Amino acid sequence: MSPRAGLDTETVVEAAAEMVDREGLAALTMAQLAKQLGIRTPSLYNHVDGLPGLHRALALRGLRALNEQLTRAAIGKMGSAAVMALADAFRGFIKDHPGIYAATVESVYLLKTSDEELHVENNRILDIVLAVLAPYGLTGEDALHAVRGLRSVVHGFATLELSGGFGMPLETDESFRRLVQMLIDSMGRHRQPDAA
Amino acid sequence: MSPRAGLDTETVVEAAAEMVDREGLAALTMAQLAKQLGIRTPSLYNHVDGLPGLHRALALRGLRALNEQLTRAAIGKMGSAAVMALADAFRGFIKDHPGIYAATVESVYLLKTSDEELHVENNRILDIVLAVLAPYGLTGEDALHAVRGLRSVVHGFATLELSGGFGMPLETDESFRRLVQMLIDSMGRHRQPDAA
DNA sequence: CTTGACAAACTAATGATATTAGTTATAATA
DNA sequence: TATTATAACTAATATCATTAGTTTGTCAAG
Repeated sequence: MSPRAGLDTETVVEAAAEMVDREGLAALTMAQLAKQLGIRTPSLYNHVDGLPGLHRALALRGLRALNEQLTRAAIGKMGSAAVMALADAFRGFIKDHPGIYAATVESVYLLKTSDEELHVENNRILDIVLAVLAPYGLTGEDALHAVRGLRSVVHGFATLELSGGFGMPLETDESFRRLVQMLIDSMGRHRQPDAA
Repeated sequence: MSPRAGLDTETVVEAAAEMVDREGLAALTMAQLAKQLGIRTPSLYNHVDGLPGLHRALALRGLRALNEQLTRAAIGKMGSAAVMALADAFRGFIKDHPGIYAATVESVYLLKTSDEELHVENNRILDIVLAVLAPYGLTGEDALHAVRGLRSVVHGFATLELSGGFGMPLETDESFRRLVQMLIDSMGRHRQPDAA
């Protein structure tokens, strides 16, 4: 199916994924990636649509992986345990895959260009969070405000943590737990008693 | 003091600041900045220490401006009003100066290299937040966890807002207000009744 | 087994970028 | 007025992304 028994898109994106999680999204260059793969730079264009295309591919890949992680974390749990597990999984993903996560955040601007695949993955994530929050009885706008809150908390905490923004010698796990618990308590109070 | 009646560092950094807030930190190049100022690229090196030096200068400038904004917002207020005003001012700064704020976040890695000026500004911000949180009676680690929480919430919300991550047609001001209020309620409950 | 076609990988070239070294020229000062 | 400091310059190197056009290996059809 493929002459020269050479590379394919999957292999290229995989190598790029390792590179961005190791050295950051900004360190990903076509030149370095080509060197890593043992080919000349222009050959990469046979597999990916330039640097922008590579970023998009990383974002899509990241959103799919994130969906998988979040699903796995939320399954079989309910109420506060589910929310905490979801938050932990999200934070874990960001810390384990900082470059890929950065690509997913960056890719948000593509949602305005009707990129169907990206839309699907983003909506999937929204649905997971909504499902986990459902037992709290939040409906309509209340639910959406809550989703934004959770998203902001996890994104903000994890990215600051990554950048090294928490200088103080203080347990970050505990800081995070308290913050998420606060959100959980707030939701439980606003409507129904906590289901777990 | 300066031959050729030419530029000085202040003017260069000022032009860079406008550029990054208009087009993003990544769009700041020595070439474009030089063009904007009407000089050749290498001439910039007479005023700033390359692109890294420019980024650092933007970060320092940003932290100082942020300090000013936060101080102005917190002064003359107390308790929940002070916290809300602080959060609003912080979010406002990020939205008004996205490029400069990005430079301040990026600059955190320099704190490991004993950059005294950056340290001073960062500590100033920490002190402001601690002062505003003081009426809640949080002490020691409790106070630091609270600071991290507030920082995460504001940073997370504002950066997601900027990137366009809140797709839903839902009032962002209201989302933010609820999130910060939740933090305020949590602190008030944890120790003393709200002072305002 | 040969041949033709597809496509991966290549070379060559262009234009943008940052940076350094060394030169020119101007404004302040002695 | 002459000196000096230095802003701005030219020239050069190295890296980057990207496009155009060429080579060549692999697979499949004859």
